[in-house]
Amino acid sequence: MISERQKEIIDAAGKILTESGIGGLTTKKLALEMGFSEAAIYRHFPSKEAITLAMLEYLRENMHGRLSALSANLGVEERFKAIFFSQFSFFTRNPHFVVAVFSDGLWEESDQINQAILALMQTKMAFLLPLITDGQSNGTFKSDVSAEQLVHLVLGAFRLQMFKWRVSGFSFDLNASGTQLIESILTVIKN
Amino acid sequence: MISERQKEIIDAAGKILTESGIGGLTTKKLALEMGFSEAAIYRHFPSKEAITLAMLEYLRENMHGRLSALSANLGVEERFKAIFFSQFSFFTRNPHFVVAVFSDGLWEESDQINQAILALMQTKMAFLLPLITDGQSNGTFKSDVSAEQLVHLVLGAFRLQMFKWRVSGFSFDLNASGTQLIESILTVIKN
DNA sequence: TATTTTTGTTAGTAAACACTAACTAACCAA
DNA sequence: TTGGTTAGTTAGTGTTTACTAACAAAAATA
Repeated sequence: MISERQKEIIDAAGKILTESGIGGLTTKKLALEMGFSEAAIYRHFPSKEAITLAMLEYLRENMHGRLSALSANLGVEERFKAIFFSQFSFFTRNPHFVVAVFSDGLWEESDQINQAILALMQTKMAFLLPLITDGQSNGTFKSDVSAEQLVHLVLGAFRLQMFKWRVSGFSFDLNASGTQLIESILTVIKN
Repeated sequence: MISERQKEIIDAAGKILTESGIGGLTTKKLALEMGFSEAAIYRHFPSKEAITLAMLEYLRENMHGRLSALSANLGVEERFKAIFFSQFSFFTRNPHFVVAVFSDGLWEESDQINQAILALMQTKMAFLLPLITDGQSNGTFKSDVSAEQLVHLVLGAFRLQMFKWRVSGFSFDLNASGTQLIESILTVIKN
């Protein structure tokens, strides 16, 4: 488990990453954001890489927890919506973590970070793919395109939405336009 | 116009970016890749930022040229396919430019670079949006979802495809799986 | 109460960074 | 043949980077 301080540092790192990009995430800025010295950071993390890894791991666990908690008693379409509403709601409350969604740019020389990014994507896939497959079985979703391709369409649209939100400086209501996007997606993939 | 040497440097920069990420693009590596000294780079570009800008501008012009040259005599569906085949073909021949175009969110180094990235996206939009609108008018594409939302779906799927290709280490045939993706998209957005 | 652990401080480190100064050899036009 | 431009070299510059050593105060524990 991570401590309170570690969570604060992870938040600060996410904020800096989202605001200034990867080149902007330095130990100096991190210390400034935390309000204490650079050296103090190393009381809580062994390295800068460990901070990034902890951030990705935290986001994975957080998403897994949220999506696991969603009611399994609803129909396929309602569960589909619930997944994305949970995501849009989380990022509205934590815009500084948007960076994690298109964390492809974090890709560097560290294999560990690469694996953490893949684990994040796979966790989401693990919720979406069986749901789409169920929807195809019971006739809710189209079956003339494979479940994998449908997931690809949905995930791609979601990621692009998050990208646009960030580029706009979080200036529009993500919940509202996210709802519209989900409606459009459903219109297109439903039978 | 850019010189031969400038184009070589742009290619080298793209290669390093794709292999080592944004943090890996240093003047030292650039010089090593070019086979001459760091100082020589500054005979051809005033700064590292200028190299990145020139690369993005080159890619924008290249895409604009390719997509403008596509036959306007074809039907909406054929023109739609032609746009993406041109893109998949270009990146298959130039995989080292994938990162420059698709790991956008994490640059944030300068306003000029951000604007260049947005200009790239908008150039593509300028080809896709009127095409989709045409397709909706003549009944090829669905009209119960707005043209903007359809473009969003299509562009999101395309970008995610490019991301997966890079993450895989360019290990699958982009033209083949790209063709499949376009077929799936068409199945879903056609009337 | 005495001691150990925790969490912060200041003041550094070597390495890496983008970039520059001074110089040189090859080419090219007058 | 002279003189300027081009494109490369070596050897640096100051700055920033991630990270560390030595120390201090307070809190937890014995």
